[in-house]
Amino acid sequence: MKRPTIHDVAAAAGVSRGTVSRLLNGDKYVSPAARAAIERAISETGYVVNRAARSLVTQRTGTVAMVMSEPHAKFFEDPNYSTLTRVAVRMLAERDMSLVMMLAGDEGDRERVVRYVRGGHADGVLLVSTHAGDPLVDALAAGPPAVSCGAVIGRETIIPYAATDERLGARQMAEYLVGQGRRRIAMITGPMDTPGGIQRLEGFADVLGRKASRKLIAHGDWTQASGERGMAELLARAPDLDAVFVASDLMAAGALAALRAAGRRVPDDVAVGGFDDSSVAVSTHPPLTTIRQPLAEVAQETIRLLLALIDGAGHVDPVVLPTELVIRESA
Amino acid sequence: MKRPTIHDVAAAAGVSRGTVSRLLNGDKYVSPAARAAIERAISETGYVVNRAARSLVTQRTGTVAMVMSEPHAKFFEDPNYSTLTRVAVRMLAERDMSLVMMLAGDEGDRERVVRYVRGGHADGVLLVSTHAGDPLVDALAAGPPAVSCGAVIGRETIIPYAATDERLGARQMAEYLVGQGRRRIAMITGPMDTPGGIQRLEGFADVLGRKASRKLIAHGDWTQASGERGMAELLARAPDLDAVFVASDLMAAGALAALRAAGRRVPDDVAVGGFDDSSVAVSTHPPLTTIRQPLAEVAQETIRLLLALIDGAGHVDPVVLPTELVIRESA
DNA sequence: TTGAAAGCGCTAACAA
DNA sequence: TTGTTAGCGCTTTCAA
Repeated sequence: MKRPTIHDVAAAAGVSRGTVSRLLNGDKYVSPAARAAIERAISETGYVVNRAARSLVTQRTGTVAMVMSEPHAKFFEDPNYSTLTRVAVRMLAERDMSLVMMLAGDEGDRERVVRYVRGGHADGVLLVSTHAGDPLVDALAAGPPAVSCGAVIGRETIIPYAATDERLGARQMAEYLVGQGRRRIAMITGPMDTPGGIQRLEGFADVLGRKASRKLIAHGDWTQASGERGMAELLARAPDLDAVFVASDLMAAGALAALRAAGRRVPDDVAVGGFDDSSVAVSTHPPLTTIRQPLAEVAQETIRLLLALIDGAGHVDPVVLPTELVIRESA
Repeated sequence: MKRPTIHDVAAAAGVSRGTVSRLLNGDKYVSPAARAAIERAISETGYVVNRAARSLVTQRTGTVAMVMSEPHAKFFEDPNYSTLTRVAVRMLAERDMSLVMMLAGDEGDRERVVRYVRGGHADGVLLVSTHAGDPLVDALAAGPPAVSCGAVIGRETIIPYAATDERLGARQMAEYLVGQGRRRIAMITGPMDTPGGIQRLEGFADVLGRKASRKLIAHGDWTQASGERGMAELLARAPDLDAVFVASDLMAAGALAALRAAGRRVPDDVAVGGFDDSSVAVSTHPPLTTIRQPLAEVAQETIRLLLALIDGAGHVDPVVLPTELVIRESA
């Protein structure tokens, strides 16, 4: 048996298709009697609206495209993705909208995304971990509203976003380390083309001032191996360091291994501070003192911005949420 | 300016809409001349097919719904999700199909999924980490094809799936521990309503036989905390144990902490084997000897099964792929 | 090999 | 407050 259409519902309720449509779309001009009859007819027939048909006439799709860049190895771990996905799906579902996933890895992917979005298949775009200078951003400019979870470097004024106050988080950690009496504080940063890479270093420098010398800074790529390498490098350059702020927990786990290999005790000889408060933070030995980000709130705000734009808001302001220091044993 | 339609392309190419449509759909009856003219017209106008319109007539949506249950805390970590998502998006994109994400957490979610799918909005359903006895499975039975990434307990013959050979993996670990000369081998399992929980225990029991006494088995819920608790419990019940197989790396990290607290050296006093080969496995101290699952292949096979079914295959066989022992330092 | 034309199911403008 | 009706853009017979 075929799926019932609005026509079947109208027939069963003894009204016209137009009236059923009005009810479906929350129009106020529907009499109580008609309403009751239609609602009964809907549940009797098991009617479900055909989105394709609706979309054909409304020019809306009820769809948001989540576009994931896939940079660094971080992707595989990143709780951002799962949290954001869940929050997005949930919030969209409340409005009967759906989330479609797209990858923007290579040129082919990107072209597909542009075709899809410009082809009118999405009412909005949700960017995630977009690279600085990603051509996709400008290619998308002419289409439906787009927002980013986390700022898009260099496009902060063009793409609205919600994000963690990374710089604040880095400051919190740096201040904590200083407060613990540490004198020679080093840092291992993330990639310098990501907000986390840049801003966590900025926050660190805010606090350390000129003590944050080049000698005490190493760069990683979010992987554990890079944390290990970075730490070894720092140890070679500044053997007298007594603390290190590592821009991610995973890299911090690598740093811990390098310190252990060098025979340094943590936190006695060297204090180690992480960032993210990920699952890794509690599985290392010792567990990491780190910075927690309000991931769920950031996700929520991101979607809120996008929905506002889809609803016609001409402009929305970025949202930046505070981080929190989590003290464990490594510092 | 409005988006060009098939009509504009037809006009620009000097043919009828029907001919353009035939070309678009790979019909063979299109003359080379017409083909060339149409292709030029398409690129000149920047035409993109309107899926809603197409879908209205074909009754196909070009969409697969990925339905995620969200059980245990494991979700947040699970590399399954990210790998599966990427693979699915990529494979579907090749056929110009898209992946929409749905949550099946509570009753409301589930109802929404059923409405969506039975409402004809998806050509196929991809189930992930579905609970044993989840009513969703039967509710979906009447709709479009569904497959699962990982077996659905109790519905193995109804929902085709691709999965890791969990039982084999557990056997590999158990055999390795025995081969290392361990005599009193304990196990911390996952939840006993998940394939990983059940089958990893079965594999363990396959090898240990009656040595796998109840006394040596503790149950966890995939969280690190549960691994720690489980280990403490085992240590209390069987202080003489000299090895433990923990059903996930994250739980194994917890077990490591409990062993450390109890003053046991790893692997000297107690060998620890994990499962998953996740990022946690290399961040613990010592790094975990564990079991690697071919996640990408499993994902790929899952999608292959689904596509076959969507293409009309009446029946497909489940696919089970082998695991691999990864030796590090914990055992 | 091609064109013409009939819908697919729905919304929204208009008339009643 | 309701019914009628004209499309939305596409595929797919059917005839030519």
